[in-house]
Formats: sequence, structure tokens, C-alpha cells
Amino acid sequence: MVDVVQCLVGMSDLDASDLVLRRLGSFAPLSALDAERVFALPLVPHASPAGAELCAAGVAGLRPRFLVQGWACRLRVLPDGRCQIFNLVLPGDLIGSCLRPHQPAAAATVALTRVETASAAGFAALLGAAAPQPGVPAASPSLASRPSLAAACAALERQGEALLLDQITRLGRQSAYERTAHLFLEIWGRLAVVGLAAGNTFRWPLRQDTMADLLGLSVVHVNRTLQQLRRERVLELRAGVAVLLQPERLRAAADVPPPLPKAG
Amino acid sequence: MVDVVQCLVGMSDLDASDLVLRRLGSFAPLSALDAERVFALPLVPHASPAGAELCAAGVAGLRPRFLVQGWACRLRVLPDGRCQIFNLVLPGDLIGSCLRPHQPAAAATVALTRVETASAAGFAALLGAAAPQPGVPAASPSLASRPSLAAACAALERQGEALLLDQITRLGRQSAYERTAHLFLEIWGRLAVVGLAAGNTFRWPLRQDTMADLLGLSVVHVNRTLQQLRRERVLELRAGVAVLLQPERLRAAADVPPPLPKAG
DNA sequence: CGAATGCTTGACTGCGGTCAAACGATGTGG
DNA sequence: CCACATCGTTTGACCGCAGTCAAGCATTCG
Repeated sequence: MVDVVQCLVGMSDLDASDLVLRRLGSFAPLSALDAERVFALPLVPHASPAGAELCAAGVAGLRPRFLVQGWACRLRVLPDGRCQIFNLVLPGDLIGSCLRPHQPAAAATVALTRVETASAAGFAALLGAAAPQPGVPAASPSLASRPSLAAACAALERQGEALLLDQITRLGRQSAYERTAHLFLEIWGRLAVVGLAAGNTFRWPLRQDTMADLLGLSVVHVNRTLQQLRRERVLELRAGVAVLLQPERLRAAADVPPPLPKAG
Repeated sequence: MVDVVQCLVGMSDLDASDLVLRRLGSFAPLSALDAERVFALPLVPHASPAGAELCAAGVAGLRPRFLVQGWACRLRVLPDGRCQIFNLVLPGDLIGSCLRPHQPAAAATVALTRVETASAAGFAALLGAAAPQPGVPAASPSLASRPSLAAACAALERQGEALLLDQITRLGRQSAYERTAHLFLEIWGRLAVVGLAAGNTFRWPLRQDTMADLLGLSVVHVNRTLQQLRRERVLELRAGVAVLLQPERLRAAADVPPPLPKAG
């Protein structure tokens, strides 16, 4: 129960470094040295209100940042007003790329709730330092041989791409019901990694019109689909909190096999 | 007319190095030195038949390759047999990443026609030489100051992501007619960059069921949409050759503003 | 010549969009 | 404290885009 409260209230017990560390270590455990380095990063959170544009599309020279609190998303608005959300950005995720720094973003990033971000400049510097530094012989491929920060970062960005592919599959080949089920499972898993899910329960700050833009549906149909999930007692969704009552049924509905083979 | 024949017959007049050079230089012109370096690469083509899996999903340690002939795609097959194509891989495109080498691919790559690929190992090595570390440039910012190979490569991968976002927009927010129009425009532009389009005319080796898997439609409806485009004299599509009779009307239908602001 | 493959067309159905109205919660000023 | 506005959710009625099923046609190939 304490877990539930802590997770739902926010992150009062989990600071930014801890969060980032969990996120980076979620693919392959970091070495103690790397963990210490990350933990020592000065992650000063900067708050933005809901609706703020955290990153404009096409603007070059932006420094990557970590999202440490709240939810954001990347989206595009068509000339006629239609809007499509590409992916959600959750706490621990990177805004901008560490491996391709300074490249202009392909899409705008917008805060969906009040958010806090922290510059990842120090982290990017770590990446540059981690590989060639004294200690490890230069020419040796430190990327492959041991789980390093650069590898964690690469895995992070690779997962980002995999999530985009999931999104394409949802939109192209799944029904509204399947899409919705799949989305809840995805977010559940991503939040759990950074300790923001308490069992089957987690915060769900998305409005139904936002879910519509994300799932490629109309608001009305999102509502109908949620009603169905509630009626079937598969999902509980009230007051900004989601409870997955029957994850197995959700998984069966979503039909997609567990995404990543953990990979190294 | 000669152009048309050359482009439609294949690439007898354009070797692999030339192709790759055009592709890399399509974002920002390469310096003479870089161009020379690329041109000196030993690109030995390796042929695979249509249907061959060029890259399996989830397998690590793969070396990046250039596609130098034919069309391929990245796709996923759902447990129940439904199939979704994520993007097309056209001549000059990279299979696998140069900036994140050895990472397992998030999706399988399959040849749609007979294809020829050439290892990009030499190119990746060039990258290592041009910019000391893959990732953050150590001290001297060769990335930002002048258009280098690494920048070209980053732009390449960035465009790849932008195309995925386009695909998401198509599937999530556009009608069948709009999706189809948008797709033809995208491919036209991409082929033109590497000299594989003769004016409004280019090869189109896709079957209608492949287009269905790409556009998230049924074969029947792809057919109906193509019929409509033909009836309206906007598109000509016969014998594996596409002609955009009225690109402006296509653009109006696709509704998406010209994608990239050229960016640097 | 028949078989296989891919394209085309028609008839029917249904998922999901649109329009419209009502409802509940929250907030705000008189 | 209430009247009222605003915002998000909910529900119903209706409709159309696109899927499914099924058959027929054109080409290519064995």
C-alpha cells in the first residue's frame, strides 16, 4: 500500500539521478563505476507547465535533456488541424538524442502535464569520456565487450525506435480495442521500469482527446473503447489512475508478442 | 528520353559508389575530400533474390550494409498472420545503423525484389577516422563546423526517423486516398535524389498486396484507390512503372507540408 | 492446356467517424 | 452561496469509409 501511495503521489522518494539510473540500467545492468558516475551528475530540474513546447521541430543545436517528472509527447499537427502523436515521453526518457547531438528534431515535443526536465549535457560528456579514458585501452571495442554507458544509451535510443515501430503496427493493423489494450500494456511496462507503477496500478494523466490523437481514433470512439474495457472489468480508469485488473486478457487482446528479446 | 530509359532499365550507368555518394550528399554537399574518400570505397555488391531476409530482427552484431540495387522493406508479422511494413528501403539507403553499430535490429528487413547490397564497413571506418569518437565529438567539433561524412550519416539516420513519423501520420490520420498519394510522393522524392526518377516517371515494383501491408489497408481497397487515381488521371501505373501525371494534385491530396526544412 | 499468381469488380457488412445533446466536475465572479 | 461558464466525459443516432467474401479476368509459367 505504501508503494501505491508513493507511486501515485509522484516521486517524492525518488530523485532525478536515481530515476535516470534505473532507466539506463533497465537494459543491461550498469557497472558500479558507471552507476556512480551517473549518480554524481548534477541533474538540476527545470519545470514547464502543461502544454509547453519542450522542443521545437526542425530547430538545430538543441542539447539533449532528461524528462524527470510528468509526461510529454512528440507530435505533428497537419495543415488542416488534425493531430498525430508519435510517442509518449515518460520520466527517465531522453528528449533529443545523445548519439546524434545537435541534430534538429524531426518532431515537436510538447508537455502533456506539468513536467520537469534536466540537462543531459553532463551525461553526454560522460559518454564521450567513458570510452577512450585511461583505464581502458583506447582501441578496444568497449561498446561490445562490457555493458557501458554508451551501450545503455544506444539501447535507449534503439528502444525508442522499437516503440515507434509498435506504434506503426498499432495504427496500421490493429482494431481500436487492440490498440488501446496494447497502449496500456506498453505504458505499464515503461513506468514499471522506473518504479512508477505499483503492481497493476499507475498514474494516467492522459485526457481522452489526447489518447485519440495517439491512437489515431476519434474522442468518441476512445470513450466507447474505454467503456468496453471497464464493462469487461479488464481496466479501471478513474481520477487519473489506471488499474489493469486482468493484464492477461489485455495481453491476449493486444496480440503482439513481448517486444524486445532483452538483447545486448 | 534517354534519361527515362536509363532510369527504368536499372542502373547500368550508375555504380554503387556514385549512388552512395549521391545519397550522402543529398542533405548537405560533401567536401571534395570526403567525396573522394567515399568514391574510393570498395563496394562489392552481393545479390539476394526477392523474398530473402536481409536482416533478421533481434540479432546482434550485424554490420551495416548499403542497398545498391532493388527495393527492400522492414516489417513485422503479427502472431495471427497480419503483416505491417514499417518503411521501404531504396537504393542508397542503409540497412542497419552506422552510428549505433552492432545493435540488434528492431525489425526484419526483407527484399521485395532481387536486390544487391554492399558492406558499409569501409564507410563506417571512414566515419571513425573523420570524427574521432562515434557520439560526442572530442574537443574539435568537426561535426558542426563543416559538412562531414559523420554529419551526412547522422542526417541519413535522422531522415529515416522522419520517414517513420510520416508513416505514423499516414496510418493514424489520413484516408486511404491521402495515404496513397503521400506514399507516391515520398518514393518519388527519394528515388529522384539518387537519380532513379526520370521526371515524373520511376520504376514501381510493388505488388498491391505489398502496398496494402505498407499502407495499412486491404488489397481490395488499395486497388480501388489506385483505380480512382487512374480515373482522375493523376497517376499512371502499369507494368511496374509509375508516372505522376499531376504531382500538384497529389500534393494537395496528401496534405502534408514538405517534410524537412533542409536543416543543418 | 491447365495451374498459379496477381489484378479487378460487385455486393454486403461493420468498425469507427461525425453530429448533437446532455451530464458532471471545477472554477469564478457577482 | 449561487449563477454561470468552461472543460472533459458520456451517450445516442446516423452515416460512410474501408474490410470481407466471392467471383471473374489477365498473364505467366510448367
